[in-house]
Amino acid sequence: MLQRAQARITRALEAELLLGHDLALASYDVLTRLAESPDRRLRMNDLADRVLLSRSGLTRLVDRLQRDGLVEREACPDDARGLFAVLTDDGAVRLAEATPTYLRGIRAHLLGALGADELRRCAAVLAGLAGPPPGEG
Amino acid sequence: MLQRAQARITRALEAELLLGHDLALASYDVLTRLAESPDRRLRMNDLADRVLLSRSGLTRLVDRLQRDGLVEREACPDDARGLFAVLTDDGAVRLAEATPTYLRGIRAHLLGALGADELRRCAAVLAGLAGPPPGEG
DNA sequence: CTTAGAACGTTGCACATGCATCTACATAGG
DNA sequence: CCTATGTAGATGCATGTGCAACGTTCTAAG
Repeated sequence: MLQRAQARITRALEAELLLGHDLALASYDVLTRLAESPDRRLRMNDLADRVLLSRSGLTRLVDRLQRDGLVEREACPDDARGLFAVLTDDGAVRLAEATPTYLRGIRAHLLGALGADELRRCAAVLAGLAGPPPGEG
Repeated sequence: MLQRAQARITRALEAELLLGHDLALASYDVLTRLAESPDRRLRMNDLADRVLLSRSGLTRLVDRLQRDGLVEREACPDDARGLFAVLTDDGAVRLAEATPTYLRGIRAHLLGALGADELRRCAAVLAGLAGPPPGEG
């Protein structure tokens, strides 16, 4: 249930971001992680973990983002093996433009895909899995 | 938040099903939909909708499932354009074997990825989006 | 210093997927 | 009957992804 709802939402978001901002969802995710990191930069490895993408997947994705000027690679002074992925100004702008679309999409599609009722049931399921709240019972 | 948690769970589930039962998550989903349908069969088109896969994607996936003997195609008597995808006995067995893995995985990874606390917060977020329950307030 | 092993990121390959297109069949209008 | 339009699935192509393997660099042990 959660599975399918999420798949629907993901695909809708993907389409909207792509259409409106020429950004894949994975790209949006990468830009977000970079934006919220100190100096807008992250080691490729760390980024791969946060973005839930394999190393190779990230390599290619950053290739594309770099080609589009949204991200740059910088050598890591401490470790010659390492590379930083750095959010460019253009990248920050694109991200800022896309964020409202993203947030609106989450809200709209979450409600649209499930309906308030199912949403409540999902909430109940999650709450049940989590166990009773600590300050109660 | 939900996004990334779900991605993590999906990938973990995918890996476990693949390793333990040689079933991709998409395949598991297809088998499930067929199993819960009357006569264990569904038109390709209907199946594609329920499984959240494009038509072409489903064509290929059913190709693979058919190759592995888990599903068969049957002509549709009413409409010569149409095809049924039918769950075979082998398919039903594989599905039955995989289901415990799936359910255990959902529970384990949902809790593992988020922790009871975050889970409660997610539940609260969903509940908030859904609005107040009808029988209250 | 030298060597062995680990870690970081990239690349070759295989594969699943979507979009656009195609064919076959169905349905409506003449 | 014949034609036009729509629908069900399949296929060509491009793309994004992961796994395994590779080269480079770091770290530890001698």
